[in-house]
Amino acid sequence: MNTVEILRSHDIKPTIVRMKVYEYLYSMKNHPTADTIYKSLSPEIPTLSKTSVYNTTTLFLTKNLIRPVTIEENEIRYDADTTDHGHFKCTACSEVYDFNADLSKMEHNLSEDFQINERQLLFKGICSYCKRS
Amino acid sequence: MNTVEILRSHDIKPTIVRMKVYEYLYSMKNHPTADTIYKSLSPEIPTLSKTSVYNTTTLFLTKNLIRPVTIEENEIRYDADTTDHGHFKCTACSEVYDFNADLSKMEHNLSEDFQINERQLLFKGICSYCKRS
DNA sequence: GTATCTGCAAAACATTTGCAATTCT
DNA sequence: AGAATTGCAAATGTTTTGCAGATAC
Repeated sequence: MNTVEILRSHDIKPTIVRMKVYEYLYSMKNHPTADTIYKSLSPEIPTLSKTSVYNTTTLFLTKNLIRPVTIEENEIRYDADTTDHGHFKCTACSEVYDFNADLSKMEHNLSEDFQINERQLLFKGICSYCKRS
Repeated sequence: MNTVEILRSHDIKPTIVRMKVYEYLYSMKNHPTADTIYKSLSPEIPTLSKTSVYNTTTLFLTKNLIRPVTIEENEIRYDADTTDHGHFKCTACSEVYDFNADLSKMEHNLSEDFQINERQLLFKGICSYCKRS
């Protein structure tokens, strides 16, 4: 599926801004903030504004095309990978790593009457590269 | 151990503000924001300021007496329960529930060279009480 | 031509910082 | 008195909002 089809399948009308933002999120697979997206796409789309980045990411979130990731409490990050996985943030180099984690295994201590819509697992510490140096 | 002893054992000089903040966190076992703590203790300590709440919680965090909990990305919440557990936030009633979860079980897909200092598991959805109504 | 999308400027809100006032020993 | 604690006011940084201009169908 190309970008146009992916957006359409989520009931999102494709525009150049939306396509570029989605392609950035999907190809980079980092967990950018609105500011990072804005700075990265600005050279390509000189008229882009941060408001439009927020408009776009908020739309994607409501259409369940991407997921919010909370790494630090003062900023929203976005992830185009909507499968369950954990995040590890190195507090030394600030890098965020993905790792596999089946979060459904963690549900058994929660009542079945609770309907879970979103799962986030976050570890913080020192990554192997920073530990060595 | 009483509050004075707990604070001292974490190398924190007990003051009235610190004792009241810790006792609030420990007894309520909710996951308050700085604003909630401020509003709750204000009647008791009329001269209290939000800055002092932040000073106090930041001190507690650096001394590992409490843990930061990120439920929403725009605010810091604090938890006096420093054992591993998960949080469930109901997006309907905003209530936050604790549940048991052994997060160390989630580490096996992360390289052993990564040093983990902090773990957070967060589910969001609809709690059983809101589902019924 | 009407609805949607985009983006500037200002507002909102949580948190931090600088510094002065207060308190404790 | 000297050091630590507290708290006011201002600054900072991210996200949201109001609205006007641009674009698309």
